[in-house]
Amino acid sequence: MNDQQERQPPSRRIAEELRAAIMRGDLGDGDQLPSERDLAARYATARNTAREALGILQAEGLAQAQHGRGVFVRLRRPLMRMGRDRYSRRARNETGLSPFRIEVERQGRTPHTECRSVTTVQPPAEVAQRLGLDAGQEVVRRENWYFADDEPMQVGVTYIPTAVVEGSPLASAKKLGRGSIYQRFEDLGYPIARIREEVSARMPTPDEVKGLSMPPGVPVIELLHTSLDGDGRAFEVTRFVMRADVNGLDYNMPVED
Amino acid sequence: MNDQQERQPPSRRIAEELRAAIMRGDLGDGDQLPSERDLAARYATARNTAREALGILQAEGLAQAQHGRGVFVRLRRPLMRMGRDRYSRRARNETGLSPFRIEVERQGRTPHTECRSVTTVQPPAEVAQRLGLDAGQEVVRRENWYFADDEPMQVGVTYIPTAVVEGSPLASAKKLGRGSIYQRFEDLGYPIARIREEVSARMPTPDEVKGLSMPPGVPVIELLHTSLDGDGRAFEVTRFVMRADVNGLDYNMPVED
DNA sequence: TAGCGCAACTGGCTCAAGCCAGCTGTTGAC
DNA sequence: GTCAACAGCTGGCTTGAGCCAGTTGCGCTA
Repeated sequence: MNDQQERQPPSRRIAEELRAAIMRGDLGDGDQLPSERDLAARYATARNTAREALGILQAEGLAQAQHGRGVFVRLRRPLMRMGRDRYSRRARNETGLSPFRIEVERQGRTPHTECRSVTTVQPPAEVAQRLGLDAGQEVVRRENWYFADDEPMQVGVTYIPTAVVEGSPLASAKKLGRGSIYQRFEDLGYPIARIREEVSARMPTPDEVKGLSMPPGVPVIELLHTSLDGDGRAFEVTRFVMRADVNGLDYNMPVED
Repeated sequence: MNDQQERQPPSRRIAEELRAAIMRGDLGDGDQLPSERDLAARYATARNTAREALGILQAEGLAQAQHGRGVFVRLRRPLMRMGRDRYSRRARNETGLSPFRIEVERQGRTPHTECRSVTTVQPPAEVAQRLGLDAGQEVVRRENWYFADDEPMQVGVTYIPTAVVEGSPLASAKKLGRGSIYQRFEDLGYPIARIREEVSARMPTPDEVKGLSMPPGVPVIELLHTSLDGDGRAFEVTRFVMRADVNGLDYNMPVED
């Protein structure tokens, strides 16, 4: 074991020692790590090497650098959960259909939702395919942002074929922009018979790094949600993108049918 | 826009141009990127700077370095899906309870499963909490690996309280190591009444990078699966860890109850 | 012909130095 | 008392050099 440690390149070794300190609790959430120059001196290496070590911790999501200030421990813990209500008929009758709920776990965090835009666009290929649309058919696009303490946590982009919305009370952009879109579907007499969800994770795009003001090096979870009607036809697709460090997805559903 | 590009540091600019080439399709999956020394000469920068640029692409999961060979484009697309059968009573009666299925999407990929170990251990805190166990109570631990073309794709570690297994046909390690554990529970008369799943994503630990032979910089999806009996008591917890670049989670379930 | 060994490539990692840019607390002028 | 300027910290990024360690293909030898 020790042998293995010795064999490691200095940058990895420094990173490992810092990681161990964090795991032991010697360094807690928000604590400042030694500076690059400090580490370099302490381990008798070049500043670049110390810098590399801190870079490793950042890539692991354990630390976050702030230009001009320092590098700080950043423990990932879920601040927010997005989950699914259990699909019992009772729950549906009582509360209406609300497939998603967002809970803010940390005390004092105030959640809020903001609809940034409702427009008509050509859907991305991925969405068109899931909605079974031919090329050229347009969709209504609704972009929703979820905040906790004014910190952006999640984006949801909903796509609905114009054919579904046309001539309905949902046709008004103002109406579409307000409240739970799933409740709207219920009102509209569009019962959701089945839901298909695909979850994946990836590194954020540069835009997402900016938009979610997240540290680079932390992945995002992408959830592609498709609502199907009784005939198995998809009539709505929503792509949720959320920071993987602050969110957990929480499913709790009965096995019985 | 151009202005903004000019302002970028060289490493970012090089990374951006390579990224654009990949997005345009000039560089396809598996294609070799220019070498560090080549890029450095082409952009008249230090090799370190070119190296940094390639590092950015790797962190984004767009490329993967192979020591001594080169850096190669690596487009992320799901090769494998892990999903859930629909929970209709019919499906259960016909096929037995098999909550998970793994599909290999790409032609020619041959999947196989391997049980690496069945041992008795102290459960991790996270697991003990979910199983409602007191400190000191032991669990049976079963470690399962999932491969496609002998490439490790996913690990599943199942924890079952010894009390559940004791005196049952499952007590034999050999029995526990074979086949679907969910089928075993069915046989055992342990009906799964409810399933709770928590999905999150994070950067892999160094061990996972090695074990899943994955490129650093690509996140893993972690799925914590808890089986509950009719009384809401948890009797099994499985932690799945899978490469986020090769897996999609695919849920398809009825809303009706 | 089979196989060994070497040369020429690849990335991995480090060094020591330097300049730039952001943050913060101190100091001093008004 | 206010506020602007500055010094001294922080990380961001680059340079150009060097050594090490995998990989691969070529050519020579047995």
